[in-house]
Amino acid sequence: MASTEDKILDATIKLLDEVGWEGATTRKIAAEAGVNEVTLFRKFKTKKQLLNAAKSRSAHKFLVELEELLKIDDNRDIETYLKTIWVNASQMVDNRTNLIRIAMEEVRDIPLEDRVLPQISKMILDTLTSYFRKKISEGSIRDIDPEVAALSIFSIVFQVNIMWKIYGQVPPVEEKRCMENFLEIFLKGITIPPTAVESQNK
Amino acid sequence: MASTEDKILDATIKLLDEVGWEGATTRKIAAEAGVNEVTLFRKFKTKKQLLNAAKSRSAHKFLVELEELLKIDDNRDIETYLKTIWVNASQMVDNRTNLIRIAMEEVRDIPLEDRVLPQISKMILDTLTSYFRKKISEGSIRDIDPEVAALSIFSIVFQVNIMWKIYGQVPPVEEKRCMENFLEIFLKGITIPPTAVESQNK
DNA sequence: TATGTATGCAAGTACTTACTTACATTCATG
DNA sequence: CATGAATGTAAGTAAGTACTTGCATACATA
Repeated sequence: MASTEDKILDATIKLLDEVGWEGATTRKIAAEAGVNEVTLFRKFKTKKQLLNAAKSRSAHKFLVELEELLKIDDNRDIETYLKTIWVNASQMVDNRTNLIRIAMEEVRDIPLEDRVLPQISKMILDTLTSYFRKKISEGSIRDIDPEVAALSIFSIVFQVNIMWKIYGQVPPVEEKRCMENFLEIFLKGITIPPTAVESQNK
Repeated sequence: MASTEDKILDATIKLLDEVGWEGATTRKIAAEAGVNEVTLFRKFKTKKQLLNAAKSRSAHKFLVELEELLKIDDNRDIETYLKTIWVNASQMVDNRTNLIRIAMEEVRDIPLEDRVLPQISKMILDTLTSYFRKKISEGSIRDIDPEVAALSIFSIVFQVNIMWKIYGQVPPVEEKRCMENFLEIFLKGITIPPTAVESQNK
C-alpha cells in the first residue's frame, strides 16, 4: 500500500497536470489523495515545498527513464538509430505528457537550474551531438556541425510530439510520414555524396 | 494621447507578460494603467473579458505584422529566401516576446480555435509549404514532402527563437551559426544532386 | 448655462486561499 | 497494557480576490 507521502505526491502531480499550479489548491490535493488537508502541511510545511517535492520526484523518474531509452546501439545504420531515438522519445512523451505539460508551465518563479525542460533537452541534445561527432570521425557522414544536426532532429521531434499534443494543434502531417520524410531529407543532407569523389577524380 | 481603453489594454498585456493570468490582478492592471479599478469593470464587465480583449487585440496586430513579413520575393535563390524568413521570424519574436509568452501559457480553458500559437504556426507553415511546392514544380529542388520540409524549418526556428528565449535555456549554439549550418545540411538534402543525372546517363 | 458622459474615490460584499491551533482517534511496538 | 507517532476533525485567522454601490468631480457640447 502506498505511503501517505506517496499518495500526496501522486495526487499533486495529477492535479498539477489537470488544473495547473493555481488550480491545484491544497484542499483539492488532499481530497484527491484521500487525506486530510492538515496532513499536507504537517508533511510538507508549505504548498510551494509540496509542489516542488512532487515535481522533482517525477522529473527525476523521467530523467532516469529517458537516460535508459537513449542508450541505443551506436553501430546500427544511421537511419535506424535516428528512427529509434524518435520512436522512443515519442513513447516517453505519450506516457508522461503530464510532467511535460507541468514543465512547460514553469515559466515563472522557478530558478533556471531547477527547470525540468532544459534538463530534458540537454540530455537529448548531448546524446545526439556525441553520436554525430562519432559518425563524423568515423567518416560515415560529412563534416557537418554536430550540435546543429542534433538540434534539428531534436526540434522537429519536440514540435511533433510536444507542441502538437499540448497545444492541441491539428497536425498538418501524421507522425510516421513526418519522421520518414524528414529523415529522407536530413540523411541526404548529411551523407557524403557517392558521386562526389568520382566527379572530383575525373 | 492614448485613450483610456488603450491604456488599460496595454497595461493588461504588460502584466500578463510579466506575471501571468493569475498574477495580473485587476488592482495591478488599474495601477499600471494609471486608472481607477472600477473603470476596468465599467469598460470590460469582467476580468475574463478584459484579458480576452487585450489578447485578441495584440494577437491580431501580431498576425497582421507577421503576414507582411512573410511576403518575401519567391524568386530569389532558396538560401536567401529561407534566411530571410528565419531572420524576419527572429526579429518578430524579439519585438513581441510578451505575446508569445502569453500564448504559450494558454494551455487551459481557452477554446482551441481561439489559441494564438496555432494560428501563428499555421501561417508560417502554410507559407513555407506553398513555397516548397512551387520550387518542386519549378524543378529547382527534389521531389520532397513539402509539408515536412516546411515543418523542419519551422521547428528549428521555433526552438531557437522561442524555447530558448522563454525557457531561458543556455543556447548550445549561437543563432547565426545555427542558421547557417542548419541550412547547409538542409539545402544539401533538398537539392537535386548535380551528378545524379550525369551518373544515370552514363 | 445646463446636461450628460467619463472617470475618480471610498467603502463594502461575498468568497477563496494558504495555513494554524487544539483536541481526538488509531495503531504498532516496547 | 501503555506510550508515542501518525493521522483525523473542527474551527478559525488573515489576507487577497473579483466585483458592486453610491456619490463626487471634471469636462465637452448643446
